[in-house]
Amino acid sequence: MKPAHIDLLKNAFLPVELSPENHPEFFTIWEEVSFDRNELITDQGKLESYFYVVESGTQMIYIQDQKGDQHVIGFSFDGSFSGVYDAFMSGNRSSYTLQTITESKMLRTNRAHFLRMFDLYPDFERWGRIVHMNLLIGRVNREVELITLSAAERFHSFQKRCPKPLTKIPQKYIASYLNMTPETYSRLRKLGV
Amino acid sequence: MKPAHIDLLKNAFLPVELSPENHPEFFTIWEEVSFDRNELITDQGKLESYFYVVESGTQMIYIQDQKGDQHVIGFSFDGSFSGVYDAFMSGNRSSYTLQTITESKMLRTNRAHFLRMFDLYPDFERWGRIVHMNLLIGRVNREVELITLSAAERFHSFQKRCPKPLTKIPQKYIASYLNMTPETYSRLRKLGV
DNA sequence: TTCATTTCTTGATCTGTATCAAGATTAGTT
DNA sequence: AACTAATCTTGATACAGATCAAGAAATGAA
Repeated sequence: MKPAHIDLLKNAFLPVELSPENHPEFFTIWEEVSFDRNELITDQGKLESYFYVVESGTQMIYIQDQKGDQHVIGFSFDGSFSGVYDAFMSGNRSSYTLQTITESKMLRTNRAHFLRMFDLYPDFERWGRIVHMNLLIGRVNREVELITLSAAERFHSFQKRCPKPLTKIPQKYIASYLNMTPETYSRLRKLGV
Repeated sequence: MKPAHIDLLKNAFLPVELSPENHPEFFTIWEEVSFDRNELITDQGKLESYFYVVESGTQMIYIQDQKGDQHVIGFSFDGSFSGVYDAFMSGNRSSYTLQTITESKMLRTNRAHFLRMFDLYPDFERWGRIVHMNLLIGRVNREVELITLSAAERFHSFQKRCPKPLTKIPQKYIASYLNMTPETYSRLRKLGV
């Protein structure tokens, strides 16, 4: 495995310290995959076989409602996890679509490998607990923003904490993530950052 | 510890099987507490010292926005967990208020005890991972409903999966949980179940 | 039971944001 | 560079659901 990949994985799994010395098998379960821009990685209704760590590029997860409208519920980019996590863990069909926005390189592993890590390394089990907890806290924060803030307030809140990779993707995806139309997003933008 | 409490805890921590034989210390860390109806358990801005398992009664967690409006983000009742979990785990001040709706009896434990369980029992660590994952999946489902469904659709979706204890609490709290006004809830109710 | 308080209902009106439409700009491809 | 398709902007209009108001019903306390 390339040193760059080892660093990527070590950073992604912080605050738990995984190392090739103490967790040799962990570093053997990953393979590198590449995707074009706008490529579907996992489609709604399909099985999710993989869990990803993003090496480069930006991706989004969205859900399609009965009217056929798409609603972006999250992004992933350099250094973050990606995948349709609930479908990956449960083996059920995915309710969401995972799609690249830009060309992407990712490391991925499959469910059998992933589950084996929980049994093999207590450190990995602890990572699982902590990362799930942090994801949960993040999701509740977002839910509270959706409920308590107006479109303008959601816009400003996002401006403050917007990660760099998202500044150069189509605005309509960010508008969707903020639960507003591209028209509304555009009007808020004109009013000033 | 009373046999009823042992059963309550064993059930609450499923699918992981905790038992007094294999996890003796786990069953010593809980104390029973009682609350009146409409009693504040944890107030916004305060520290959350406890993690709860509900023996009887119904509780809600809500957040107060800048305008002073309250937004219910969840309920707890017989057999479920309760508490302001992120503040409990982080030691930060709570963003939420936890309040009883009806008279309640609960078992509670503190952070030092709780963290010790993670170190002492690998089973407990695994429970932590799985319960966080399930909570996360539940929160994302709710978020998707808030984003993709109309008020009427959210109303009907809730009718289908409404837990019994919630059928006899003030409707205004359910309206708030569904992100609509009591007036809207009442009108939807008239249109038919 | 009676009284006081809270909760629920119903109608009238208002408003934030969606929708529709059409031109302007930007980005991707050859 | 030129062409095509995608994205963004701007204005006009529509509507779901909020807000305001006031009476009806239910609940809890004495």
